[in-house]
Parts: sequence; structure tokens; C-alpha cells
Amino acid sequence: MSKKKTNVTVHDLARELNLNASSVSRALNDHPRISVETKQRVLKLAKKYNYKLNKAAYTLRTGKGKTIGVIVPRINRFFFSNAIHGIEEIAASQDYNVIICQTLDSTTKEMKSIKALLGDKVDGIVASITPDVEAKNPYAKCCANYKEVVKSQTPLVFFNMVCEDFKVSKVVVDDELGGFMGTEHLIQEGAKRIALLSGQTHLNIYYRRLEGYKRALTRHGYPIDESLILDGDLTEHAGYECTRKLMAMQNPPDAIFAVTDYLAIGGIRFLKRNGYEVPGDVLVCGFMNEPFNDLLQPSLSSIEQHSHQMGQTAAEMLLDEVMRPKKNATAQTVVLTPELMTRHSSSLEKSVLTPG
Amino acid sequence: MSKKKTNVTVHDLARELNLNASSVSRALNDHPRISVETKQRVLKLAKKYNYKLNKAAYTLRTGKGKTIGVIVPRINRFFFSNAIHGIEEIAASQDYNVIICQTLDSTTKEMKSIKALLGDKVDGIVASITPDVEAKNPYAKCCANYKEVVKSQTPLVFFNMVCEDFKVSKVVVDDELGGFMGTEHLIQEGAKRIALLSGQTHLNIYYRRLEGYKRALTRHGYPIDESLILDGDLTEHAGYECTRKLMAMQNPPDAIFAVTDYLAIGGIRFLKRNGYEVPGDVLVCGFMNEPFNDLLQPSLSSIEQHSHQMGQTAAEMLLDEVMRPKKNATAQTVVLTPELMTRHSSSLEKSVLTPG
DNA sequence: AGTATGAAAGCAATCGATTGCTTTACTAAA
DNA sequence: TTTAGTAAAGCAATCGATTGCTTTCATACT
Repeated sequence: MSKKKTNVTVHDLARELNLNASSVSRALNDHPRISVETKQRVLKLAKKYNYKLNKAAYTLRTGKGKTIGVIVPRINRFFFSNAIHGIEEIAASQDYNVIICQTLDSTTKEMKSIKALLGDKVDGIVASITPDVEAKNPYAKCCANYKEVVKSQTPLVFFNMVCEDFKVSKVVVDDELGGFMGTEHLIQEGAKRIALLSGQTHLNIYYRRLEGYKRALTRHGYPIDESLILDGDLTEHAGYECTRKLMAMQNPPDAIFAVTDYLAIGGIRFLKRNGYEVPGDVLVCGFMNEPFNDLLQPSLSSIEQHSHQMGQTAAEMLLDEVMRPKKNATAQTVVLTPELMTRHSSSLEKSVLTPG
Repeated sequence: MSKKKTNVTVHDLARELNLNASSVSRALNDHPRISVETKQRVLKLAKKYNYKLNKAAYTLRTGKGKTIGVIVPRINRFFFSNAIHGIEEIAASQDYNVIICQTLDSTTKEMKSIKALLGDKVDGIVASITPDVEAKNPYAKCCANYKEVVKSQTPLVFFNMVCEDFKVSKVVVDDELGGFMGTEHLIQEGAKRIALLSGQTHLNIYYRRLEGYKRALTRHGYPIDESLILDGDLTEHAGYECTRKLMAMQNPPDAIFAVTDYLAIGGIRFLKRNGYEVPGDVLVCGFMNEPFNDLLQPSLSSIEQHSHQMGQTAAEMLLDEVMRPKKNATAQTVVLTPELMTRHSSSLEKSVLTPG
């Protein structure tokens, strides 16, 4: 900001060391053509004067911005703000800046964000795709969006909600396992008939949670009753309505596993309002582990997705790709292990010890 | 990113228009020394080729980074992620980038963030200070932190939690009014003895909420009973404990106003666990309007602080300062009006219509 | 001795926009 | 007709780091 020649440049260092700026630059970048001795002299002086790379000059010359872009639906959703936190940490540690874009759940805005980031010539992009809920195949369109990124050769890493067809690195939580864990937990707590409040099962993450649910049932010798599997919106309201339907069955469930905490909360609301005890009559477990689950009554059991770590990992992978020479087709997928967070809503025992 | 000469430069435009790059640059910047006619020709071609300023070159030449820094305690708190959303919007609209720093509630990290941003030569900083809760006067130390910013001449705008001693622009919500509104609301709902669960009252925002509380009581002819005013941590636990104390009084309150939703939630938990009805026996109102207040049982009334708008306004003021020539001492303070969000916890009527 | 070999470092151009200082080309005043 | 005056635009340097191409030595080899 200030006009003062406050910052040391390679030229300053070069002058003092009786070297040329180019040599200083090479020394700082550990270029093999500079002698070890010179490198040490340069490094020492650089430290002494607290030399800092001028990012603008670097970018102008190299075209690399030392900046990564992040695209998420909304930054004020806990999951994403937490992931961004992780991304920021890693980026900052490598002296990279982060530009955050929100799609506000619109694929049109998603496209705009992508164009903006590519226009800014970011060095890479970390993204959780915005599914087009209107489309039959929600992935089709957004995949199309990200084709631009691939075309531009910009390194790309997906996290959370990913595009399967792209040969890029991905970080996801093991949704199948999450579905399994939650279901098995309910079984272990004594549930006999477990309903699943699902999201749209053509969305990969919800489909996989459904699979995990089925695997747990099968593993424990429970039948899979399709009438206990409902899908739709992810809202609290949807949870309320689905639960109403479920409890109206002749043979209603004694446990509800929801793929989202909001769904679970809606379910609990219906149950409480209609005289059912949670967990006394019906056990409930959600998914996402929203920070307020602890505050609910009863507190809501859930599956933690480690969003913070997800962000960190995604950023690490991206920066690795950005800085490493492009060894082709290194796309790898990191799968994080979800964690069951047991609270009152799914545990009679807990509930007795420390009531709601 | 890509090496292709994908971006149009002033030189490209100049060549095509038979002009000099400097003239093109001046035309684009609406410099008075360029004829209107030429400006129009340039602008037209720029539009045609979708000319975009090369930020790196601009920054290198001018020292201005077209970047603003944001410092907040944590970006995954809804209030802040929401404010950041607002800041991003405004910044993006002016082609500014945003660098986000978190202090994680540590004044030491706050200092680091400040140094990092100043090192990055950001054009300005938007900050919500991180009070040092250990210190007797929590403002003293953080104010010290921000002195660096002022020294460096970097434009600075505070929001939410501000440093009173600085002659810089500020955006805050009218906490006094918020305190007043919440209290008056409880009075109107029939409360006779209203307790206040406060934060540390040497923190300005809590002090002002306290003042508003007192003003409302006085205005309505209620006595101010100091024994009904408790302060301390802002945790749910603190809310629980304080409420326990309150209800143990011979003359317990029939309403609780908490300066934070977490405090209120703790209070409600105590009440429910001990056989009190909310709102039947005790009315409760919080402050912050956390997004999950709607999900609680009963849903929690609260004071909305318009964090999104706060971010927008702060960013607008900052960019104004950044772009305007430094007319000295223009520091202004914008005070936003809080909003009462009535829900079940404070309203018998609501509660009856649509039970908890 | 004479040249090949190569390590170490210097030179100068480059990236794109900006800006102080000219130059150009008229018009108005003397 | 000459000169001052001015509007319009060009020239060239600059910001700091990078990098292809040389240059400079010095050691090795025939």
C-alpha cells in the first residue's frame, strides 16, 4: 500500500551480494545452476532483510497467480465454511491466496463463478458441485460446467459432491459407510424396523448412504422393506411429512435414519408433537453432524463428515498438483471415514443417564 | 494459467486502433486528456474483445492490489460467514478480491493476520476485533493490534465488534436498541420480572444491550433489579447455570432475555428439565438469531443483527475509502437497526396457535 | 599447448499497465 | 507572419521476478 520502498527486492539483495538479480532469483528458487555457497549467502541475506516475493511481479512474469479458487454452494453453511477453513489453512501455509465463490445453489451462478476464476487465472480450483435439482440427471449439467475447467488445463479437485465422470482428484467421505454406521448403530440400540429418510437417490451421496443402509440391514439379517424408504427434499418440512406417513403405517418403524439432520429434526418434531417419545418410542439418527445437534432436545445423533479435514485434504491435493509437474492422469480419490456421533436421540441408555 | 495468449492487452487494442498503449490505458481510465471520441472507440473495442485488466500488471505498477483483507474470529460462525458473504458480494462487484483471515479467538493470531495482510499490501481491511477475554480491558490489546494498520495508512473499517478509540469507519448494529426491543417485547408479552443473561459487560456490545434492557424496563415503569442481571460466559452451560440460580430465588423471573442464543438455549434446557414450561411459565428471548433457532423446541425468539448487510455495508465503506482520495477524517459510523424475530419461546399466543 | 567441457553467474528481454515527459498539430493572439 | 497556447496522443521508463542465451573462468583431456 504505502509508497515507501518498504519491501526488499531481488535487486536489493543482488546489489549487496555483488550478484545479479537473476542469480539471486535462481538461488531463492534452489535452481541447480547456482552454487551451494551462493545459495546460502542469498538465503541468509534474504532472511536477514525479510525478503518477500512480490506476488504481482511473479504473477505477471509467470502467469501463475499463487491463488486458488473455491466454489461451493454457500459459504454460510456450516459444512462449507468449515471446509473452507481447512482450505484456507493449507493455502496460507503455502503462501497461496484463496478466492471464494458461491453458487447459491444455482448452476448458472456456478458457471459464472467458473468463468470468473478462469478469468482470474487461478492456479487451481477446489469445488463441491452444485447439483441441478431440476434436471433429471443433476450431474449432467454441472459436469458440463466443469468441462471448461478441464479444457483450460486448470488443476481441479472436487470434494464432497463430486463429478464421477471427471478424471480429477476427489475427496469424499465414505457415504456408504456412513449409511452403514448409522443403521447398524440403530440396530444395536435395539431397533427392529428402521426407516430411511433419503435425499434424491440419483444424487450420488444419497444413493451411497442408501446402499450403506441396506448393507447394514442385510448384514444383520433384517429384511429390506422398500416402504420404509422415502426420499425427497432435504428440508425439515419434508422430514416432518415423511415421518407422518411412516407413522401412519400399520407397522410403523421404531427407528428413523435420515440422510440429513434437517430431515431428522423434522421427523423428531412430528414424533414429539404426536406423543411419541424420542428415543423412547422411536430412535432417530441424522447425518451431517450440524453444530447445533447438541442443542436440540433430544440432542441429535448424527454422522460426522469431517468437513474441515476434507477441505484440508482437497487443498493439499490441489496444491500438490499445482506445484508438481503435470505427471498425467494422477487423479486419485481420497475417501475419509465418517464418524458416528451418538447422542440422546438414538440411545435409550444415554437418555436415561442424562435426560434430554 | 494456460500459456496461450488468451487475454487481450492494452497493446492489442492499441495496435488495432492505431493508438499507443498509454492512450488506450488512459482512455479506459477515463483520463481527461483523451478525447471523448477516442475513449468511445477504445471502450467499444475493449468490450468487443472482452478486455480484462491484468491485475498482476496493475498491481506491480501501482502497488495497489485490488484486494481487501477480512479479519474475523472464525469463518464458520454463522454470523461471520454471513457477513463475509456480504463483503464478497460487494468486493466482487468492484473487481476486488478478498483474503480472509481467522483469529480463532486469539489476539496473537489476530496480530499475525494483520501482519500478513499488511505484508500482502492489501488495499484495505475489514475487521471484527477479537477481544482478549483474559485481559481486564479486552479492548486495550486488540486496539494495539490494529494500531499497526492505522500506522501503515491502510484503510480500515470495523464491523460488529469495534475499537472505539480509532477514528475509522464502523458498522455496527444498534445493540442498545436490540436490548430494548427484546426487553420490551417480553414486557408486552406479559412478563413482570425479566432477567438478563449478559456477556461480560465491559465488552461494549454487551454493555449496550444491558443499557437497552434497562431503558425498556424504566420506560415501562419496571424497577431495575440488579439481582436479575447475571453475566459471564456466552456458553450454553453458562446459560443453564445462571438460570438455575435465577429460578432458585425466592422471587424468580418470569422471563429471561439472553444476549446470545446459546445462553438462552442453556436457560431453556434448565427450565424444561426442571418442569417449567417455556413459554408457559417463563418467556425466553435470545440474541443473534442463529439459523437453528427455528428448529429448537420451543423455537427461540431472538434479535436479528443483519450480518449479511453488515458485511455489505462495511465493504462498501471500505472500498469507498480505498478508491476515493484520502479526504482526511471521514470516519463515519453506520448503525444498523436490529430486528425482533418473534417465535414460540417468548409468545404464548404463537405457542397456542402452533404448538412448539 | 590448444581445445573441449562444464560449472557459475551475468545480460537483457519479458510480462501488462501506468505515468511523467515530450512531440505533434492546430488555433488564437500579437 | 510569427509565436504563444493548448488539446491530443506518443515515447519510454518503471514496477519485480523470471528465463533463454551468453560470457567468464577454470579444469580436464588429447
